[in-house]
Amino acid sequence: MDYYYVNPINPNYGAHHDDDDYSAMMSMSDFMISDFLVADDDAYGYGVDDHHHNNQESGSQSQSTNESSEMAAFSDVTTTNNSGEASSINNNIKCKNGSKKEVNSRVAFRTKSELDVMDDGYRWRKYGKKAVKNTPNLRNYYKCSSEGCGVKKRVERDRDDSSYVITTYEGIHNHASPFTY
DNA sequence: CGGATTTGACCAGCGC
DNA sequence: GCGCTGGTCAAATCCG
Repeated sequence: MDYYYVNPINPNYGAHHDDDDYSAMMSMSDFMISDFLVADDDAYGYGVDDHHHNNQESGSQSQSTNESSEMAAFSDVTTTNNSGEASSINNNIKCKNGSKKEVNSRVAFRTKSELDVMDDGYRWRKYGKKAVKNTPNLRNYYKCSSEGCGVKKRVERDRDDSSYVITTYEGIHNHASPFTY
């Protein structure tokens, strides 16, 4: 599965839509998003060989860290737009509509970091770990530890560049971040 | 002692 | 139907 580079500009950076975890994520993370990556609905398709990382660490580095992140946004939603930017971004790109099961919203990004876990402002409880095929690395499963909030995320290292961490968020927080910026 | 993590078992979906 | 694979559960364990 290929990633599609997209305009790195996020017009709504830091905006606070209530039910939009996309913007929530943007606002809670310090680092700059340097590149978006958009995959169509097979989020796990990078078993297919490809050159999915042209690591152009474009000049926009974070001010405090040297992390660079790429963002893959894939909302499997067909028509159920889950509000706002994420879906609109997808509309701009390739959006293989339909067919797959509908997931509320799924956003992934790839971050150059030595830490497996990054503090994104929410509290996560780890509930599983799995070795996935075609990857020497393990995938970790986290759930938002807030009651009634079923947001999940997975964290795994890039298959062939283990200095990158791929974080996939799934779902929408029904509460504010414990830390409000 | 309470909450988080670990880890193997279990389950569901899919392809053959 | 079976086996493979990814995702989740939950009991045991860890750790503050």
